[in-house]
Amino acid sequence: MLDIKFIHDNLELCKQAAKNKNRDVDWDGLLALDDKRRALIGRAEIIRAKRNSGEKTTSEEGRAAGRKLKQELKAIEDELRDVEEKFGLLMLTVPNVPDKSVPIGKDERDNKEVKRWGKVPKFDYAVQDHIALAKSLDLIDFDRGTKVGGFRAYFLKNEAAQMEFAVLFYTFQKLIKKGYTPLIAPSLVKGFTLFGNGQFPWGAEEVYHLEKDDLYLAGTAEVPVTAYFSDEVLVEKDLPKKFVAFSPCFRREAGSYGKDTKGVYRLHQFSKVEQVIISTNDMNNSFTLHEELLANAEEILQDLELPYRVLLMCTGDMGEPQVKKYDIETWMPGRNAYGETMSNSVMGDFQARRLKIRYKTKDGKILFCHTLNNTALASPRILIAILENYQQSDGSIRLPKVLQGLMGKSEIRRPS
RNA sequence: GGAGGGUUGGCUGAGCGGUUUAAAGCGACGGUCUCGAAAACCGUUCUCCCGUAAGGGAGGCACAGGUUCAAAUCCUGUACCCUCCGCCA
Repeated sequence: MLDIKFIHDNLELCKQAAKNKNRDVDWDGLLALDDKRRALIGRAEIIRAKRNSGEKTTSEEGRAAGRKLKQELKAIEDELRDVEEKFGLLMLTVPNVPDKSVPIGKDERDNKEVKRWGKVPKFDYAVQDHIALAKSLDLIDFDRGTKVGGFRAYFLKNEAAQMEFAVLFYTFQKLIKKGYTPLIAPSLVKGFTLFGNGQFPWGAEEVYHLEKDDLYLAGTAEVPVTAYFSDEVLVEKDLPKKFVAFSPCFRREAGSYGKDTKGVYRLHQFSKVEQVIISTNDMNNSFTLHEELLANAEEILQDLELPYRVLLMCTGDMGEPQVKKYDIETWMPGRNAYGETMSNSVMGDFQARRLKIRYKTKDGKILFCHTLNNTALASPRILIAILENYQQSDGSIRLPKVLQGLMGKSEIRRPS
């Protein structure tokens, strides 16, 4: 959420930002409601002031006068409530303003590649994709997955099941060593967390809703962990708070029924370790932290020796709450292309305003925090890259060095 | 699922229809003092509206409604926490 005063003073900037993010906002309606809202507040305050100035009364005239004021006030308050509700809903539709460094563009074709790391492997034999590898080595059972759990459901099996635990745990430990506080976060969350994070109102179709209990299944630990400090006032010297959080993640994939229908690239349920930072209201510092999150994610891929590239996302492909966003794409030989594996965002105070996460500065002021998050590791998607990049000509799969100890072996091989 | 008890500012905690003012303490910040610090003392420390400002006004006691001339205080609903019973990995 932006500050209505900021919108007032920087209307053209906000309009342009929404346009660049391909979002429509009813600006005239928003400003008209704000004017109306403030006028009503003014009128209500005058009446309340009048009421306050009345003496303690026991006389009938006094009571009658009080009743009259009460009626006038009620009419205004009813209208104000209505106006504020509509105003609040419109405010939720205003996207955040991207940083100047963000390329303006329509869709993923306008993203800017800023870095490549690692050597894309060359194979002198027919490359298998992870689906074929998984089948021949009995690593993922898709047929029984869909039998039991429907479209996009799967069983990880044998070394793939071990590998998911191993790679998540490796990542968890690595970030804990860097000073991040480990969390295992709830996936079942209340609606306010999704509005607060800015997933709602825009992405509501993407989120599972358990209507009986009015709870939602979070698509990422960003949702519960960013809301962790909602409605709280933190202390400046304790910031930034850095978390590494595990959670099962759930996505309806409503807008992409036909996309990536094979394999474990796009799933309704997966596991993820997420990095989340709650920091001070200092954009320069937040950009520094944003780079730190990026470096952490890169380091994990480097440890796994997987080739990747970093993209700076353009305005049209970056999502409503974000000020700036990088995606990391990891090389997937089966696609003969890079595939997104990490997504790194800085939000400024956009989420903190919605979630009321504040802190007290050294000189006693109360400000909204800044929030950031980045994937540390998402599985099984990362398994695609591991299985495919580490495959060998005889159909076996080597294991990344950093996982060998955790898995108790150095390769996946079946007796012929 | 059932029965009780609770939720007050950054924190602890008083107030339980009417001195228009949420007491007091702690913490934090500013100042006086000091070579510097501690202590002591003085001040500031929720939000919104009007105003360039000085300042003025209103709201705020988990959230949302209601009763009343008047609500932190009474009533209703909801959320969450605690104690106990039941069920349960």
